[in-house]
Amino acid sequence: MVKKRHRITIKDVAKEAGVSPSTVSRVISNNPRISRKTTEKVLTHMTRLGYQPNAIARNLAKNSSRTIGLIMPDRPGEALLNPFFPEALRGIIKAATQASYDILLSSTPPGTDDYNTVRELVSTAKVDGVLLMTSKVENKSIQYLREMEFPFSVIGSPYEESDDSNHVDNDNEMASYELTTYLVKKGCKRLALITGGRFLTVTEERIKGFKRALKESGLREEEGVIFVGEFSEETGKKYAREIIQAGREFDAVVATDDVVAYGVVSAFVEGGLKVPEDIMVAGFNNSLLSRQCTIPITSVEIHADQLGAHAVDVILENIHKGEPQKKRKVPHTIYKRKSTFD
Amino acid sequence: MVKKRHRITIKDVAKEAGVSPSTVSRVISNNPRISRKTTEKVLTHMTRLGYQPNAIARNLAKNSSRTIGLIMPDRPGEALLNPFFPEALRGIIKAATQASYDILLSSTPPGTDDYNTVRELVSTAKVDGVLLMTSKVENKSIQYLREMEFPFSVIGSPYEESDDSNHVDNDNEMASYELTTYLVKKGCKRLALITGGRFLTVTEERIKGFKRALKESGLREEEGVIFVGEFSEETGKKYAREIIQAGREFDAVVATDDVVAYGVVSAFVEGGLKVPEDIMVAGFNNSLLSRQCTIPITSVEIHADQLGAHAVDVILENIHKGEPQKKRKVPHTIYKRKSTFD
DNA sequence: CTGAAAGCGCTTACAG
DNA sequence: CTGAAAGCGCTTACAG
Repeated sequence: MVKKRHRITIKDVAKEAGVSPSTVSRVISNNPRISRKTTEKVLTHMTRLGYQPNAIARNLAKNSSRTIGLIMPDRPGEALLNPFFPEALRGIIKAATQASYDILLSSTPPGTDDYNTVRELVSTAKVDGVLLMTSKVENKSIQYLREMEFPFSVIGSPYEESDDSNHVDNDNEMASYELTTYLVKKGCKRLALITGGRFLTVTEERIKGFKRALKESGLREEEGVIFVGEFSEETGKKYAREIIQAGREFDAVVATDDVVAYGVVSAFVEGGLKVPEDIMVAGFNNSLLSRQCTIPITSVEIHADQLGAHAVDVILENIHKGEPQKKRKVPHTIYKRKSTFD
Repeated sequence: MVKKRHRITIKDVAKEAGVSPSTVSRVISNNPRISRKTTEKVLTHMTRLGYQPNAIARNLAKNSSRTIGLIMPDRPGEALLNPFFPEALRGIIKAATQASYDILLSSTPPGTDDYNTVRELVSTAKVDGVLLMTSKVENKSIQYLREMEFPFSVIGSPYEESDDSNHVDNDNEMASYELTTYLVKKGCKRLALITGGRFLTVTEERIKGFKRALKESGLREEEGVIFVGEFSEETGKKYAREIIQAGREFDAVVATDDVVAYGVVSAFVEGGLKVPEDIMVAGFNNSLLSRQCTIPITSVEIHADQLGAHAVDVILENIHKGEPQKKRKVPHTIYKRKSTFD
C-alpha cells in the first residue's frame, strides 16, 4: 500500500503544456532545438506541477545509472581507528555530488570476497563505475574490472610491478623521505623506522624514502634501522623497549602510523626517556590521537578527502574517455608537533 | 567507446531456453506456478549465459528501487571526532544488505538544507525510504516525509512534545541514571554533570537521569550541579578549573562526551588532583580517546552499529506496513575504567 | 503451467 | 522546431 498518490509524469506535463512528451523530455535535457517560447511554457507547467523526472526510467532509457558503486573496506573495525575512512568518504561524496553522480554503498560481508559484490554491481547495471576503498592485496576485483573494461578506481597502490592505472595514492616514498630529512636536519643521526608488513606496498615505499633521505643527508646506511611490525600500539611499545634495552643510541623514531608512534612515546616515557629531548618521534596519518595525546606527535597528513575526490575523478574520466587513467598522486602535509621539537 | 559488449537480457535467456520472457521472469522471481522442469531448464541457461537481471529495468517495472537513501550529517568534521559515524554506517549497511536493499549515500552541501536533498531523492523515485543521520533540530525534512507518507527513520530523538515515531535512539535518561547511580555507589556524594547545549534533547534527558539518580540515592538536589557547555575539550578544562578554584568539593564529574571528560581529567591532573583518587570522571560514547588516554576513562557505549541497524529496520517496517513505526530504544553499556576505580 | 500483450516513465533516431 | 513511434529490460494481469 503506502501512498498511491499519482506520481506526476512527463505525460502529465505534456498534456498540461499542450505539447508532446518528446518535447518535454527535450526541455528537461536542455535540448537547444526547442524554441524559447515552448521551453518557457513547459518549464512553467513543470514547476507548477512540481514535476521531477523519474530517475529510474531515465536511467533505463539512457542505459546509465549515473551512480558510482563504493566498495568499503572489508574489515570495518579498522576504519574506526583512524579518520581516514570518513574523511575519504567526505571527499568522495563531494566530488560525486558535484558531477551529479550518486554513490551506492556496498560492503563485503566479512569473509566474503569483494569480487562477488563487484560482479553483482556491474552485471546488474546498478552502477557506471566502481570505487574500491579496500586494500585487499590479491585483487580479483581489479582484474575482473579490467577484463570487463568497466570504469573503476582504487585508493591505494597496487603490488609492485603490476599495472597501477586507475589507482590513487599519496607519494609515500616522498612523504617518508621528507619526514626523515626533516629529522636529520633537526640533528638526528641515528634513526629507526617502524613499518607495517613487508607485503604492503606502502611499507616498501616508506622504506625507500627513509633510505634515500639518509643517503642524501650524508648518513651511512647503518644509521637507519628498520623494524617490521603491525599497525598497533603494542608494536610501538615493543620496539621502543627494545631500543631502550639494547642501549642503542637512537635519537629518532619514525612510525608508520600514529598509533604505533603513540606506543613508542608511551614506552619511552615509561622507560625514563624524554620526548623530544632525548629522542624524537614521528608518525603518519595525523590522527586525533597524534593531536590530542599528552605529547602531541608530529605526523604526516595524507589528505584522505583528496584521495577520495581524486578516486571519483578517475572513475569519471574513465567513463568519459573509455580508457584506464594514469595513477594519481595526492600531496601530503607534515604537521610538526612537540614530539620533534627540541 | 567503452564496452558495447552485448549485455545479455531476459530475451536471450528465453530464446536459448525455448520459452517466453515471461516464463524466465517468473523463474527469476521464484514464481511457484512454473513447473520444476521448466524452472531447471531456464536456470541452466541463465547460469550458462551468466545472466543477471538488469536492476534498473526491474525497478522501473516494479516501481520500487529497493534502495534506502542515507542522509549524512551536514557537519562532516563532527563525524571525525568519534567513532559514531562509521560504526553506525556499518550497522546500516549490514541490515540493508541482509534485506537486499541498497544504500544511496547523500550529503547535504554545507549551508544547504537537508530538505532539498530529501525532496530530490523522494521525487525522483531513487529511493524507497530515507534514513536521516543528521541531528538538525528544526527539521523540515521530517515534516516533509511525514506529509508525503514516505517511509523514513531518524537516528536520534525529536524535540520534546513532538512526534517521536520512526526515531531510533538510546535511552539517554536511563544511561545517565545508571552512570550516576554507579558513581554514588562508589561513594561519591557531590557530583557535577557537564552537558551540551540545553536545546538538545539528549541534554535534557541526561539531566533528568542525573537528577533522578541523585534523588533515588537519597542525595539532596544541591549535591548535583549542572554545567552547560559544548562537546569540546575546552569545555571540560574550563569547568574542571572552575571546580578546582571554587574549592567546591566535588568527588565526581560526568561529562556528556569523552572529549569533554578528557579535558576534565587533563585539567584536574594539571591542577594537582588525582583521578580517580581525589575525583572520579566519566564520559559518554566510549571513544578511542576514552580507551587510549593516559588515565582511561569510564564511558557509556551507545552501540552506534545497533542504532544504524534499527534505523534500517524501522524503514523496512514502515515500507511494508505502510505506516510510521514506534520509536525504538537501543540499549547502552557502561565500560568501567581507571577514571572511576578507587 | 505458459505466452502475448501492455505497461513502468523516460529518450531518441526518424520524419517532417 | 516538434511529434509519433520504437525502444530501454523487465513485470504482471489476462487469457488459455
